[in-house]
Amino acid sequence: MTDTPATEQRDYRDTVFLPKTDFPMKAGLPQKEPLILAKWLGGNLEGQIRAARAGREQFILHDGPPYANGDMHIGHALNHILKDMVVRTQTLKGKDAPYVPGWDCHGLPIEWKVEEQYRKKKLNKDEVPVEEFRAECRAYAQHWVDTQREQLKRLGIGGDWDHPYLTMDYEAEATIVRELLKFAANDMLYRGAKPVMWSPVEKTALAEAEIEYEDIVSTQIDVAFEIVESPIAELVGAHAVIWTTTPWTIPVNQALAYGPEIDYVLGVFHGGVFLDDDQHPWAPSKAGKVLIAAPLLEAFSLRAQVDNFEEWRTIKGSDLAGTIARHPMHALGGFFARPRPFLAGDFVTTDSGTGLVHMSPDHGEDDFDLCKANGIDPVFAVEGDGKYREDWGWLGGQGSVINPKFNAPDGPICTDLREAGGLLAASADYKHSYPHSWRSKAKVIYRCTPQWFVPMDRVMTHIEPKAPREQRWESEGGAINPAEEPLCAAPTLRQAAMHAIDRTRFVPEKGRNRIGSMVKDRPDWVLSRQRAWGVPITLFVDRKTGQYLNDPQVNDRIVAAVKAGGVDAWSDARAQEYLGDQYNAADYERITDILDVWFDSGCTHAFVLESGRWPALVRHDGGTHSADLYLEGSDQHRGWFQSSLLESCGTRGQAPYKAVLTHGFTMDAKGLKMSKSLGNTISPIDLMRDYGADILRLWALSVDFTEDHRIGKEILTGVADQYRKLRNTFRYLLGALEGFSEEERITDIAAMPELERYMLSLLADLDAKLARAVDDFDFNSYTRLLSDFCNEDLSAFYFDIRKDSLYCDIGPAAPLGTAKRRAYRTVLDTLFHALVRYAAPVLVFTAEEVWGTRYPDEGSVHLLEWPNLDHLLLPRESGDPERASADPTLGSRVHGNVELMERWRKLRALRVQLTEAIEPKRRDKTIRSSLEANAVAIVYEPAAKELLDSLDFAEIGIVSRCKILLGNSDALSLETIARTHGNFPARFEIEPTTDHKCGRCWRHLPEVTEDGNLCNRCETVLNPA
RNA sequence: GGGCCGGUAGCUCAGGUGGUUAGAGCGCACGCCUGAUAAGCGUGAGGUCGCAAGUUCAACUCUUGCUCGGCCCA
Repeated sequence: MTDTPATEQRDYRDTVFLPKTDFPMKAGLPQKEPLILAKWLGGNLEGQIRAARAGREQFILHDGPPYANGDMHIGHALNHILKDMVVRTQTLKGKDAPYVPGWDCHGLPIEWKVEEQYRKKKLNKDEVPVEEFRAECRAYAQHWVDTQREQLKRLGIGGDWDHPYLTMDYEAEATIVRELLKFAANDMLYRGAKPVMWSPVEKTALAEAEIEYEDIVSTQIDVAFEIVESPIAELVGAHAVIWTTTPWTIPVNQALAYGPEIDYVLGVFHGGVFLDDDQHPWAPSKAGKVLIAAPLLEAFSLRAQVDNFEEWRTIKGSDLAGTIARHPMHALGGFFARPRPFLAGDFVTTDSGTGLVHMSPDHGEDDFDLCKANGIDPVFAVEGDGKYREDWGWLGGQGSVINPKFNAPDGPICTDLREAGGLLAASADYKHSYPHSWRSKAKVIYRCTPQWFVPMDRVMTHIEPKAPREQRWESEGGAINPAEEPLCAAPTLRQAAMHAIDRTRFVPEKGRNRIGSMVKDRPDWVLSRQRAWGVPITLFVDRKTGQYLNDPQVNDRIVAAVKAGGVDAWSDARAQEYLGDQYNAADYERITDILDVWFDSGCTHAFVLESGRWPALVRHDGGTHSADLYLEGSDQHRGWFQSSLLESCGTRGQAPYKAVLTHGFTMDAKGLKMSKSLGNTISPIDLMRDYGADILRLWALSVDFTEDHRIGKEILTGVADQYRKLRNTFRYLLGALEGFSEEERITDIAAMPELERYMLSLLADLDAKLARAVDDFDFNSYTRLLSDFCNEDLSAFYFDIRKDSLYCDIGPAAPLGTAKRRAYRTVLDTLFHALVRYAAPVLVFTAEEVWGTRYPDEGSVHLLEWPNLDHLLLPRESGDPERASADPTLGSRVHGNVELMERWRKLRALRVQLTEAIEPKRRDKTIRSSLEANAVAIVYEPAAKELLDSLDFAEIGIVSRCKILLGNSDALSLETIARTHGNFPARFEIEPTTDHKCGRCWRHLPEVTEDGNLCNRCETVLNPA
């Protein structure tokens, strides 16, 4: 049968094994993914996973609620992919890691959208019953919840999508009310007046998050305040010069601030005169005698167009204490006739202005604080719409104060000041950045209004110091904070929060500093908003005493009513119902403010983790209610991380999380932030349509998400290439494993060739590194390790070497294959099972496709657990009892044998030298395929010869033959030795083979008598002896 | 304007406590294979480590300033 004449060479193609699989090279993800998704949803995969992990160690990731407004954007996608990766890797490791998604549903942006719809319909919001208005807000939020939910499901995010949490659920609203009333009951609420960001257009206080800064041009004015009293006699009669860019605050000026460390000059302008805008000379009563900070004199002179200053003396700021000035409009009497004291302010600088700052406690934080400390209270002269009160002595009923014309050099303020002889300069040319409402784009002001606050520095008497909580991290193997401190050793909310920050794990670590510095000096928390769509501040304030009612029975009735009917339950009509028989509704003011939405989101831990409504989230390990992880963008250090921290510390004395993971922001390809105006936004919805969700996921998990990172066409092309490589690795595994049976498996690892044992060692090492990456949430390393292993260790090395065995070591005489081939396929099977699991959390759809191709009837890949590789290594290859690895940081996990890995590191270095040596021969066409090469390896150390002789190096190098010679080490140059870096120095000589080519395996071997005849191996395999 | 963070090959990333010619993968160029084939293998070219000073025998690594970008705040 083998005696086929050479003239008509037999084609042995049908006697070799070729990889065979239905798994297509081309993914077609955009079409395929929705089908896989439908299968998951139809088969209740989420329920299956919960059932499979029930009772296991829990890992609770608590979802930070995105705002229910608009389509999913790239930031949502990144955030949810990361969350999904955490949940899936923890699940893969056998933990019970449920994911309950949530949405933030109340608040101004939604309210604003609904109002916008009203305006289009020419409806006035104020004429619509508030219940009806809220119902529309609720419907609007629900619409976007449903939209985003479908978009996130399409991304392959797993979770309890049928039962998300919404902050507008009646139960959630009731929980938020109950949490608020906890603050109230514990004396952690107060009603105060403070300057808050106020929008005269929306007529409400705004949160910091609702503000954006725009460059504008303002009128800057210099105003003279005549000094009427001073310990320094020369000052009397001089004019203190103040500078401001908000002329409208002059009518509510109450004091002047100076810097104690600043040097001021007192002097007089000669020769020149002050000119008003019409270039008319202006003469202060005392002929230009002014007080001003020395470094700012020149800038002022330019503004006021004067020169020839004669300096009388320099006065240290601290000597100005006790000095009193009067308002330029003092002639109006009353408020304006009161003394304006000089107060020392450490915030006064010489960066701009005059070094003297006019103080209106109604309209500035520094102003408020300094005046308050000196017994000067705000006067509430500017009303919610930005006009002065009708009864205000100057400009009463006029405004709005944000109107540029009102503040202009020819406006009413400047005109009056000029007439009163108090205006030294005015020009509408000061460019600066100024806060605006992010909804209406209108300018906002600081305005004192009565608001509800949570005090940061009031002693909390209700929080009991508790037993220390043990906090361990798997990767660290110990307590993160070994200090045996009580949970809340701190008396104030600020201190409790700082203490909790100390005890929280931050990934990356710099987040600790970020949130810590914010909590350290943040002001009291302003809870109230004067709007409609939100959770009410359900307080009754005694009209006589100003104290809010704190009666547990009343509170219970309110909470119960909200739980039954939502926020609409808080109405005048039902006030008496809540107050019961003991109190008369007429005696109480029912507060109609609503809560800052940050308070809503700060309560999600109470609603979601403690309510019991999601049984999977209930701790069964006796731990605290705290989530294992919160995971959001780094902007949430000021947002959700902080509101949750403060809410939880104020009610429970501890953080609601054990660890906080933050990610950066996604920039465009050039590293610039995405914005509609720049037109550089990239929609994840488009990307899923064009590339597929798995590509988007691989992108998110390949970049360094802890920093800002980029996305763009070139980057996505690279990700798609990386995907294709991974996909082809699986395709090869599936094809190469075609027909693999248990009968074929080699169970005795010791009986395998060394190459197989080396590959198992590499796999064990990869496994340990991936496991550590999971513990560290280092997903960039995770995907890189996976890709590099597939490219370098498998495709370019192992698969290439064993191709010959896979194809040719099987035939009629060896139906199960040779021992080598059986060992190879056994290892391929092990690799398949490990890799498909490693890939599953990243390429959720592709991994399912891979798994289903091989095991169509064995359920989802996502039910599987982390591979157990304990059996993969020989006892002696798993090293000493501690299973030491080349990398001691990998912990106690099984990993590769150090000696085996080192042997092969050297072998692979020699293999590289061999391929390098073949290249010139290829260039000159002496050799084409490496199988045509005969190599002679000349090494210079006996150990190197021993190494190469210990196995078939020709097989490793994929050449025909390789002869090993021990060269004279004297011939080695020092340079050559230096270049080998701990590898064996070697030289390879390459000659084309003179042997004939086996017609079946294409190797050139001496026993082949003629091209096309069979080599011994092929002969043996094909023909039974 | 202030606080914090970041800027290593075309792209994505590695580069403990400063120490020999700064690495990997991908992409690219060139070549091989045609029995993983819109695949596989090999070789090669790419970096004044954002810029500028300083400390040091020695700096991608430390200090300062600048610049660009980002988040937060004003």
